[in-house]
Amino acid sequence: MEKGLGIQQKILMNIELKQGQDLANQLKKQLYSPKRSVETCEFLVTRLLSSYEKALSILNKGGATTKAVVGCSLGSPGEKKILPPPLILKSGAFKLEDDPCTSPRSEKSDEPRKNVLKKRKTMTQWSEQVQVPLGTGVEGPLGDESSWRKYGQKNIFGATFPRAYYRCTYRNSQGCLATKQVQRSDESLSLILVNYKGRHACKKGSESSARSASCGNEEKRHKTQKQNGEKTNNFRMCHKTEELGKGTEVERSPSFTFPSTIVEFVYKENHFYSGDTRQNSFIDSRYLPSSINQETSECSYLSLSPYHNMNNFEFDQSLPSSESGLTEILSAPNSVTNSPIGDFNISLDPVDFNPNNFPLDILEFFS
DNA sequence: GTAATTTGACCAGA
DNA sequence: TCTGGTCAAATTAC
Repeated sequence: MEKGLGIQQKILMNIELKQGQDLANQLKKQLYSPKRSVETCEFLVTRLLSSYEKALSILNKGGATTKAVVGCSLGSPGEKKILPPPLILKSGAFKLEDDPCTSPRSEKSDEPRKNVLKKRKTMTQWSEQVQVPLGTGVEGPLGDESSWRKYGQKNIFGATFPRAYYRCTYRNSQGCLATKQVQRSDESLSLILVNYKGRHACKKGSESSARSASCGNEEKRHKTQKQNGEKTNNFRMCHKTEELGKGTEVERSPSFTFPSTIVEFVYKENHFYSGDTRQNSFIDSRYLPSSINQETSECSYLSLSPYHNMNNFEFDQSLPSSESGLTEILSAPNSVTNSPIGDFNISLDPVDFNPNNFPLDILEFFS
């Protein structure tokens, strides 16, 4: 069933199906409750149907959606591709890695642009995909420590939301041609899809640290948030792959922020711990979606919609151990939790998605 | 003043 | 011809 579905689709499917299950359970409770109300039952049924419709939609679109929306390398571990790092030219063109001295095309070069675009189109892509929840500062670097500069935005045919194009801030100064595309998912409005292309060649971008790196934009953004009286919250789950293959390089640790206090989960040695090291709350790896493992190179974020329970995910009992000893980080907003982190049982009141409920920055971003 | 973002236009590929 | 990706001038923010 899941053949052809990318990790993103799996996650979305898990979310929707589990939510459907949850809603069904709630409905069941309602039915046997002396205080049941027709309105509540109707609401639950509506939500239930909606969830399954979404799940079916995702299923029907299958891998094609993955490819179309988030790129080719987002697939399940079994279908991952080993892709070479992109050749990053200052000009924006990609070139062979064994030709590092190729002179970059100047912005106003006479070199036919079509040649550049041709190379870019035909080159093997290396990419990462990230999913992030709504309520985050998507317009920024999305929390990864790299500095991103937006260079374009397009309305994508068939997609509700526009796609924003970012490239490394140090593109000109250091010839870093890492880019990323950010787009809100049509399938689940709580998701924002981020597709990374190209490896950072800049110093800033390559100096990744899972713990806390920050660069200009990030700092600036946090500063702004602080000025606005906001607190910062992170939810991030990063899983690496061999495809990047470069071990530590995976630790790009993209993240994102949204208003709230920080609750961070750190993945170490098969277990997730609350990022609050004082408590060091343990989170069993079973509570991770099966699609999140270390055999894929994508650095993916689980997303939580305002009405998604963390336990909505279908968890796998056999999350591979971290041989690299790398720390992967999963953080979640405690603003949407009202139950202990340790058992990962975050219950949320079901709330229909309402764009008006989302933080201003998100709405502005997609406006 | 500098850097980042927005947005319409251009181009290549399908 | 349509669509996605990028450019670059204009605009905005710092």
